[in-house]
Amino acid sequence: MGIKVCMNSSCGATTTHEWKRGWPLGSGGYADLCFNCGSAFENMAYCDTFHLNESGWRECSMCSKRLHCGCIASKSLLELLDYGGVGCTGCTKTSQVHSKQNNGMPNGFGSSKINTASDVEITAVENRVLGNRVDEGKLDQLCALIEADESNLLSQRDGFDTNASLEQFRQEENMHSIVNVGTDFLNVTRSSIGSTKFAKPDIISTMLDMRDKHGSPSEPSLRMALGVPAGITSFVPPSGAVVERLEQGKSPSAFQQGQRSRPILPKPSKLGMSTALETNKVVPELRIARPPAEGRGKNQLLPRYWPRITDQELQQLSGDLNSNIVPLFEKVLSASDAGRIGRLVLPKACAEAYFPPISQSEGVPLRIQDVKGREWTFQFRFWPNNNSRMYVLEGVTPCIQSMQLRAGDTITFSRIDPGGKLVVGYRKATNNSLDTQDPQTSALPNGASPVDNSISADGDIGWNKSESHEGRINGDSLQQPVATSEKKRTRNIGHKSKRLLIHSEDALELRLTWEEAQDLLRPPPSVKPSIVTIEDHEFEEYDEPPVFGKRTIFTTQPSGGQEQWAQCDDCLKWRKLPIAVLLPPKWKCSDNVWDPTRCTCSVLEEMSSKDLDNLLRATKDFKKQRLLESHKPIQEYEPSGLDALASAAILGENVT
DNA sequence: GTCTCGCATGGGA
DNA sequence: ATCCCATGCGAGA
Repeated sequence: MGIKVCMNSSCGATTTHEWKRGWPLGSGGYADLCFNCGSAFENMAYCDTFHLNESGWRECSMCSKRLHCGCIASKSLLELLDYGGVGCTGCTKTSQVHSKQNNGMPNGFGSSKINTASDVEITAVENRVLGNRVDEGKLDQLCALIEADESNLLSQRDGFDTNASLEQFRQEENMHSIVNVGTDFLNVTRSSIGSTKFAKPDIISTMLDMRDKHGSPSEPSLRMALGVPAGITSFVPPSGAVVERLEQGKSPSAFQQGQRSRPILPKPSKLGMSTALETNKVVPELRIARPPAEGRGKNQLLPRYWPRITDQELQQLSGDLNSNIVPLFEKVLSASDAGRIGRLVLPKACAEAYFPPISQSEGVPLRIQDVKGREWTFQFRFWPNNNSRMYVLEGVTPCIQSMQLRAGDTITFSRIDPGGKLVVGYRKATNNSLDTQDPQTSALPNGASPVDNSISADGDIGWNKSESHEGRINGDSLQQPVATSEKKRTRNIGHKSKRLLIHSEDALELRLTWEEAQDLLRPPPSVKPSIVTIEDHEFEEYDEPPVFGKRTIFTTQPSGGQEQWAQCDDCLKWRKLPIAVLLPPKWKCSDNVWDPTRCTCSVLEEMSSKDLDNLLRATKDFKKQRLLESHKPIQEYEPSGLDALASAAILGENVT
């Protein structure tokens, strides 16, 4: 071992009077830290001290403590929550205890039967969220996440087929087979691989140790895609990994937490929360995008090509081949790739990093062999394209057809150890949004309607996936249709028309955005609503369209007077506003014309941090209470009345 | 007319 | 602005 260097990149000290042990390294052992850095780490203040200016800070969904996500130094201090967002270990442990006590089902997903459509709504929600009894731990998470629960619409909830979604969870949707790629350039890739922790055999071995006990060799289970033991409601991904959708997710910002807005548009009863739950329930199924093994090229591979093989799949592959598998990259097959032309466009960076170097456009043949002994030959070549190259694998049609792959499925490239062979595998999409867009190919073998959307186990929101099980597994019914309809497909799904499509995932994204937007809607100023009653719910009806406004919190003083609080976008301090004020989406202290003494960010908050915490917590508690009472009909559109109830209880006691 | 090959195009990252 | 890449498309077989 050479000279010790403090592994705090901003320190780098080589001498210290006492070396301290830091975070566990992916490669084994622990980080070496000098005394100062190690002390900060011991005191759980490492990221607070050294990473303040780095990105990745979020707040615990329960206690709002700041957490540095995606940083190995803080890895042990946080956990990703089942319903999105993050929690500090203290809070998540508490919630896990509750979960285990109150709910035998991991993740709170019950398995009770759903008999009728009407049962679906309630039973599914109860099973997933509340369990048979109230699960406060879950509720803590939920309350932190479902900030806009009032803004969900019944019609939105109806967009999900709950029954199908539940069923979806029970199915093993992904198949993963493997094809060996015979290569004569292994030394190149092998010699260049290994400098990243994910490529190291010991890490692979570690992953292998995490065998999924529930998965059979022939049916790799992806249900708990990250190898999370049953009963554990949260997980921590391998360090350095990128959790898909974590950042894309709609987990609430610090600002969102504890805030409510006054609803305007008709909103559903408590059942409406199922929308948020539906969207959040994909979390336990996340695939981890692993930074691939370092290739020859210097180009950074785009994360979209990072292998997202799950630990279980990795274990499965490794077990099948009695080898370690090092994922390199993967690609979702386009219509062109899967078309009968038989050309698979390779990501340039990937081709240059992991495939043999070629100088001639004709390229080189690559022999391929799969675990069943079938051998394929691909021509790895490139086309001049502008001043660059476009790499393709030619002659992939037989292989793709034999694997029954279609556009939307994923082809993966890995390396197999020992031996260093390159490996091609695949992962079938459980849904095929391309197909659903194409009437020619959307006729399902079982006649199921493609509009029956559901959530696949790999976390994708998609459409009816029955085809992937019945249409594809049946080779007889597949081969012919693929061969005969391929041209139609490639013709019909032009990339121009494809751009017009809203993929199901995009639709979800859009809907979430819309829900968020709803929470920002405010009544049009200077317009008085007329009250209409529909099915015992009172609605405010406005002649003018709503306007966007900033989220605020409404409180009620012990005296009965109402107040409104808003947070400065710059300094994040909360300022008191008159109750009737409507703020624009962006608002700063300098805009606080109602309180000249607090119109700059430098002025302290009027509320103590303790009171503020209480207020925010009260809002969350109130939301939790609302969830508990979700079976009770609630008048939805009594502006701010509920907020006042929520905050008044706390403010009445703690804030004077 | 159909298929294959190779390059061109252009939207999007 | 540059590059990537999905797909179009024309020439030739």
